[in-house]
Amino acid sequence: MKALSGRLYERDPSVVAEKLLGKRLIRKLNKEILEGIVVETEAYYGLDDPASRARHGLKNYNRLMWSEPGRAFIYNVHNNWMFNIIAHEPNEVGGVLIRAIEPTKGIDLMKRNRKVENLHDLTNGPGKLTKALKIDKGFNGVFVTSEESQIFIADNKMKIEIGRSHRIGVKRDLPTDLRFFIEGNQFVSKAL
DNA sequence: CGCCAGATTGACT
DNA sequence: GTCAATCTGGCGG
Repeated sequence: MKALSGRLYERDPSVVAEKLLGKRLIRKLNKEILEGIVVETEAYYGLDDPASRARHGLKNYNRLMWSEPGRAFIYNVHNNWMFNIIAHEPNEVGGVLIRAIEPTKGIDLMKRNRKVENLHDLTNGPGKLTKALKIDKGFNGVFVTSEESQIFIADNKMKIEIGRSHRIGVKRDLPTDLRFFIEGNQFVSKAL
């Protein structure tokens, strides 16, 4: 298992959001491995994106949106941690929100972390998966391109069909479809 | 400093 | 379907 390099994230957020589908998200927790397949993502941009954390310009709390592609950007919404990976072309701003994963390893521990038994309810939402994988603000800024980070993305040979839709839960969305998911997968947050 | 909104979730009128 | 919990940061709504 090898973390994918930062080059993957040096592209437009939409391209990265699509490329992350089917990849493995790996979380080392003490001696245990928690792992899942990325099945749903959303792309966020900079000042021109009314739903982006970067929309108000560079602030201390959102400065990671301007930083090196491949870093984690984590922040809180309604008491839930959102896990994003910074992704943009040089001198641009943007990131990708991981909205859902399909659990593959460490499922019992995920169930304990979430305090739920139902497999399909374990990681089918952005706040759910961070709780299952014990990801919080402490990981803000780490590089998911390094296995040392204890959170990283690895490749996966998988044939998938990709679906698109508007972003979920945002007040003001852009006219483009910026949510990507694996068609037919049972672990996406919402069937539309 | 107080109030409000938000890339959500879970419980329930 | 409706709605409140509860954290973080913006802004003076």
